[in-house]
Amino acid sequence: MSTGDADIRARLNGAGLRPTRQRLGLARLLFAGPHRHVRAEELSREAREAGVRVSLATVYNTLHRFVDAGLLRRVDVEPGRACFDTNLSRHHHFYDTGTNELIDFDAEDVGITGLPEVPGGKAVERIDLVVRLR
Amino acid sequence: MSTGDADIRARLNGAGLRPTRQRLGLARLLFAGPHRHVRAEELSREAREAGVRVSLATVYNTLHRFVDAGLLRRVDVEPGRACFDTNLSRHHHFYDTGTNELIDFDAEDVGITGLPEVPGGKAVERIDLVVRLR
DNA sequence: GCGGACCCTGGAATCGGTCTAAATTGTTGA
DNA sequence: TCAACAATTTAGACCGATTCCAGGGTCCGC
Repeated sequence: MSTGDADIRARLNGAGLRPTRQRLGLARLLFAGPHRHVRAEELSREAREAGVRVSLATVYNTLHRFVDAGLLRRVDVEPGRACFDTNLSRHHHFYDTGTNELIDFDAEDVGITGLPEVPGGKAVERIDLVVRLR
Repeated sequence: MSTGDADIRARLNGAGLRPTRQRLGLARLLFAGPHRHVRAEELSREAREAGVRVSLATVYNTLHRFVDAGLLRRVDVEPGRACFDTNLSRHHHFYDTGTNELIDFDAEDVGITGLPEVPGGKAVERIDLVVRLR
């Protein structure tokens, strides 16, 4: 599991991102341990609790950089707020409308048939499947 | 097509919503003509242009009431703003990430297989499929 | 027509997120 | 090594979308 400090540095470097104190701290929180779904405000709080001094603006900044660099994936299911997913493998989500909780499931076994032709010469970027639970 | 005035009144009544001037005006804009995707700010502008005097707060209020009453469906694909869909039939969406445009397609022909078991005794409320285009 | 419940309203407040300009820090080449 | 420059961080102002609030208006049954 690439959660070691050297691994994280390497990952940042590989993505062309300078390994600053803030990025290292946030990356540690994000990538140490199992996959997770996290929002900016929440990560900011965790950083504070972990003694990583980092402004909220930088948390947003970093999350976006990580998404651009392919280290994170953004999930939009909840209105009005973005969620970031450390799971980069092909997968979909259960979404509990009561608790706002997201649960991943592997996309490998899922088959989707009968999709209509894509309109107007566009290319499919991704297919998002959200199974809403209540 | 239920776009007549009497139809609209009946629909509001059937949903337990008082047919106020504002609701009638907004419902007319929403339900006359083909299905559409609309945001609050946009509907507010249309109302103004159509001579329907209604505050922005009421537009939001009304949209939510309509969703609760099953007259509208809310679509969450764009971060930071809600979109309301007058198409209530089973369908999914193409989402053009460039233009933010939504295009419906019928869910009847679409088959989804291999979904995992639903966690923790929850019930499936709906399955949302979003084909992201670029 | 009367009264009370339901609605509407403007304006303030909130919320998640972005922008800005100045200060700091990482990196590079002599 | 160190100066110099570019990338990054920061506090705080700002933003658009949405909700809240308290006062006044409207609809409906009687």
